[in-house]
Parts: sequence; structure tokens; C-alpha cells
Amino acid sequence: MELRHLRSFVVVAEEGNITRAAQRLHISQPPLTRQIQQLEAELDTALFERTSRGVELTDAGRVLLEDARQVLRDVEHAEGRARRAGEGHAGTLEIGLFGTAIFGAIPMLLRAHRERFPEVSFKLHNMVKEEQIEALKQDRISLAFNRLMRPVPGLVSEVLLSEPLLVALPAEHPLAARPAVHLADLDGVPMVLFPTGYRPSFIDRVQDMCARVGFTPTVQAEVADVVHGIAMIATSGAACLVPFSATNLHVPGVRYVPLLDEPALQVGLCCITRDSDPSPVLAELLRTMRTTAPHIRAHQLAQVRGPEAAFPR
Amino acid sequence: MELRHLRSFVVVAEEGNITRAAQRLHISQPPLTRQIQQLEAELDTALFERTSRGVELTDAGRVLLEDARQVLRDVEHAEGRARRAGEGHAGTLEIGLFGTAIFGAIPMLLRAHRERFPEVSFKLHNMVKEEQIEALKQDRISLAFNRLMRPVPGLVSEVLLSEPLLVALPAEHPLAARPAVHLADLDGVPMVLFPTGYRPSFIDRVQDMCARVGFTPTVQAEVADVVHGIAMIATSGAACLVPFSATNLHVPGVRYVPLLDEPALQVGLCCITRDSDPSPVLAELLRTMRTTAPHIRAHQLAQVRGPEAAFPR
DNA sequence: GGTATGCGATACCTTCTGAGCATGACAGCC
DNA sequence: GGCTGTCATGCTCAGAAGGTATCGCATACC
Repeated sequence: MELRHLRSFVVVAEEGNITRAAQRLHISQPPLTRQIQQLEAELDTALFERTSRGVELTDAGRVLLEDARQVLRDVEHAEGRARRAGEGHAGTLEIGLFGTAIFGAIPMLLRAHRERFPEVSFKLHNMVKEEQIEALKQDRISLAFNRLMRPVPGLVSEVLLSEPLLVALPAEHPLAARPAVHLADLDGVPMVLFPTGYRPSFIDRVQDMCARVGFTPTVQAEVADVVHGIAMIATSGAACLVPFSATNLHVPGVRYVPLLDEPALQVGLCCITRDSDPSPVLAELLRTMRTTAPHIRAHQLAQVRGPEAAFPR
Repeated sequence: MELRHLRSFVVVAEEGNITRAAQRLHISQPPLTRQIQQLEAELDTALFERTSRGVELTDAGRVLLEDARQVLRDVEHAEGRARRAGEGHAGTLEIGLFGTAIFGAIPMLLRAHRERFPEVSFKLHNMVKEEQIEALKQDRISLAFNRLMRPVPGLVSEVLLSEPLLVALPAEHPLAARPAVHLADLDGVPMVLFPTGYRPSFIDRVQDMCARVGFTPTVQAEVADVVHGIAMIATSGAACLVPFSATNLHVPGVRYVPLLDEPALQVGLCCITRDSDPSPVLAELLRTMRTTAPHIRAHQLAQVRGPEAAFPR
């Protein structure tokens, strides 16, 4: 059975007349008659009753008509989707995630893309940086989000967005009442750092920044990720430097206080891809993200420093 | 695009290798290559990346693979359904209904058929006898259920089932307390008769039966159908003769009392069809109904006269 | 009642497409 | 550097799909 048979069958059923159906199909009547006969032979069932005025569907014909229409619709649909997928407008992307951004910037970026191309869907996989690199190399994902990245052959890393930093503090901490603090104010305050594991990472960035303003952080604990960090300070006197995205983690007893050391105190959100991935779906997502990221950044800055700071200079 | 293309495409995608896929498809490699090329040309998109070791799906290819599999499954499914429909095991039947049996015997008959062939579905249309005849002649339904039928050219009527009769009485009526009554007991009791309209019908049967036991019914009202009849007696002192199926109409204040004049006092349930309907789905339903009807009758008799009467003689 | 009309089915011919074969171009491997 | 395995291409041919002419049959119409 070929689609040709189904296409012809549907037209014949609609016309109730092989001759007229043949005209609509731009073929002559005999081959159309034969097509129907072939279909009937293959299904071992009469699909039409032949009357003096034309043809009429049998029970089996009626059943097949429904199904055939469905199949033809699906084929058309598949054709459109494949075409759009070729242009990057449809498809599925496997994405590796780790860290804070998952609560803030990344959903906004992906939502923006979904608005452009509703037929693109995402499969998100939580994995640490080493796993992301492995998965990218093995083609299991085509995109990973992370913070800092040392060069890896075959992969490229792009800073999409610089996020402001904040200090997460227990609500009863003296600094928590201030509208903003300097990083140097944290000298002597016990801190929770993250993540453990693969370097370089956010933890290195934090230690580097503290060194620059002249102190070495008092490390109360090193934890696996931001979620553990926030959870920890809620029940201790410690502080924790976090990217803006983390402020979407609303934990009772935790306050987020902006840092005044901007713009130096920011942390990049990187996306990592294979260096010659031909995927048009990925390419379109990168385009979306590059145009959306500045808006997200402006929004974050406005939140941290007030609306007038959103567009400096 | 033809199914051939999709079938080939799926196999190539599964094998990741055109040569091997060609072996599985029992064709040689060059035509398979060309089929994929045709598909790609038609969709205006690369479906595979050609590597030195074979082929690999592109984004568009992955999207199409899902859809193509779905289409092929649907085609197979359609094929099976059409085949089964040709044997009467699948399809849809349009059925015209009127009167009491809709509450009792008919659902049981249809349920029995559904158990044999779950793929057969029914569309029920409520219509009076004249409409049933018209609809049958115009092919809008292929089966109608009713009570009495005078011969109509082109249609055949078959008595599927004889249902016992009962008297519906207001609960406070003196006869309502008895375990059973004779038809003659109704002499002088005001009666509600039905249906109005097309003759001959149940109303004629009732009058005929009363005449045979020696009285002319005192007609309090003539109503459209059994539902109106039952509703009426609930608020009046009248009685109403109804077929067993009506006892499924549970109306507060109404009692159903068996008649002792059996087996004479029964009423047939007829099914009406076109006299040379080739529909195998209909033929199978008739088979089911003919074998199921006696069991329903036995069940009804047991309810009316007690278990030992269910299998007389 | 006989002719005209319209229908699908069939026989026969034509065209073209889809498959096979041989071979080419290219990459990876020993 | 040859060997192997991959997909791509050019050529040939069989077979399938389509076209033409015609048949058989029912119905409609005069």
C-alpha cells in the first residue's frame, strides 16, 4: 500500500464517483479504477459498492476513510515539521544544566525561544560540569549551561550573560537589614562556598574577588551547589555569595542583599556547545538567547540597583 | 512522498548505514540512496549527515523519524481495521430507536455485541417509527428498533424478543399491593395508552388484548411514549400496560405488577433493516442479537414469574 | 420501447520511474 | 600505500503506472 492509494481512495470516497475523482486527481479513470482494485485486493475487502450512478462506501470503506484521512493529515503534518526542523524552527534539544541559573535566567531564555518557535522542545538534564563535557562530546546533549569554563578542545564556551552578585544572609544577621553592602563588609563573616568538584568554578571566582578587595574568606563550609548553600545559611550565621538567579530561591529566614562593588562583581552564565555543531535548532536557540540575554540583564540590574541603573552611561 | 520513502527512511535511520539498510529492505544500495535523496529534496532539508562510517540523523531527521514511525504505525492500524471491518468486526452502526426497549433489552443486546467486537461502535438516534422508516430508506441508519411493524417494501422486520407485560400502577392503587394481576382486573380502571402517532403500534396491541379478555379500556389519556405514560400515572389513579424493559424506569410512587395472562400477553421487540443490506457489521450484530435475545427473555421471565418459570416445559 | 447517457471494468499500448549493476570518490585503517 | 567500507552517480532495463479505446450495464428520457 502506498500513499497514492490512500489519496485516491479518499477522493473517490468524497466524490462517490470514480470518473469525477479521476478528473480531480488529474489522471484518467482506468488507472484510478485499478488503484481502488489494488487497495481492495490488498485489504481483501470491498471498499465500495458499485452502483449504476457511481460508487458507495461499504462498512470497511467508511472505516478506512476515517483512518486514511488521519494518515494523510499526519503525513502533511510530518512534512511541515521536518521542513521547519530543517530551518531550526522545530525539534528537540537536549540540554545539560547545573547550578543557579536554572532558577532564574535559563527558564527566561528558554521561554523566549518557545515563544518564537513553539515546536521546539527541551529536555533538561541535571549534570555537573564533568558530565556536561562528556555528554557534549558523546552527542548526548548539544548545549550545556554553567558558570566558568576552561577551554576544552572541540567545545566552545560563550558568556551569554553577566549576572549581578548578591549576598545571601540569615534574616537576623546585622548586614541583612542594609539596602546594600560592600564585599569588604564580609571580611570576618563566616561564608559558605560552592560548588565542590570540578574547577575552575564559581567558588574560585568568589575567592578571587575577596582577595581583590583585600581579605581571605572565612570558610564555614563547602557545599555541592547553591541550593545546599542557601539551605545551610538559613540555619547558621554564615553568608553566601550568589548570582542574581538564586534570588528566585525563596527560603524562609534568608535575605538577599545587593553588593555595591558592581560592575566588577558579576559572574558570567556560559553556554557550552560543540564547536561545529550543524544543528539549525541549536543555532536558532543561540540567536534567541543572544538577543534575549541583554534584556534579562537589564531586568536584573533594575532589581538590584533601581530602575535608573538598568541602562548605565 | 510515498510510504516507500518513509519505510526506507526509518530503516536507514535505525541502521545508521544505507548499505545495511538496503539489505534489510531487500533492495540494493543505490536505489535506497536515491530514495533518501528524493525525500530530502522534497522536504528541502538534509535528513542525514553523511560520515565516513555511514549516516547520522540531523535535527530534521530526528523530527521526521518520530513522525514517520507514527504514520507507519497508523497505516498498519488502518489496514487491520479495514480488514476487520470487512469481516464485520469493526465499524460504526447508525441505529434508530424509539420506545421502551431503550431502557432494557437494547442496551443488553448492544453490550453483548461490544463484548464480541470492541471495535464496533453504535450511534443511537431517537426517532419515531415514520422517521425510522425514512432514515432506513435513505441509508441514514441501518437498523431500527420498535414494537409492531406493518410490512414496508424494501425493509424487513424481525421479532427478536417477546417481552412480558406488566401493569404500572400508582403505589396507593388497590391492585398495586398484589403480587400479580389478571388483565381483566383492569376493567374499569382508567388507563394511559401510548404511543400516539404511527399505527400499528403498542397501543393497538393493548386494545386488542383488552378486547380479547372482554373489556374496552377506559382511556384516561393517550401520550407520546412510555416515559410520559409512567410519569402520568405517578400523579393520577390510572394504570398503564408496559413491556418488561420499562421496569428499569424507576419513578417514585410507581409500582410494576406482573400480569398472570402469560404467555399470551407479551409484546415483540422488532428490529428493522433494509432487505438486502450487505453490511457485514450489521450482519454480525444480528447474529449476536439472535443468540443473546433468548437469554434476555429467560432473565425477564425469571424476574416476572420466579426462577422456575424461566425455562418452561 | 428504443435511444442516449453516464457509469465502472477491461484490453492493450505507452511512458516513465524505480531497481540493479558497475563504478567513482572519499575517508579511515592496518 | 593499498585495503576496506562508505555513499554517490551513470547507465540499462523491467515493470509498474498512466493513457486510449472500448465494452457491458444500468438508468433516464423521449
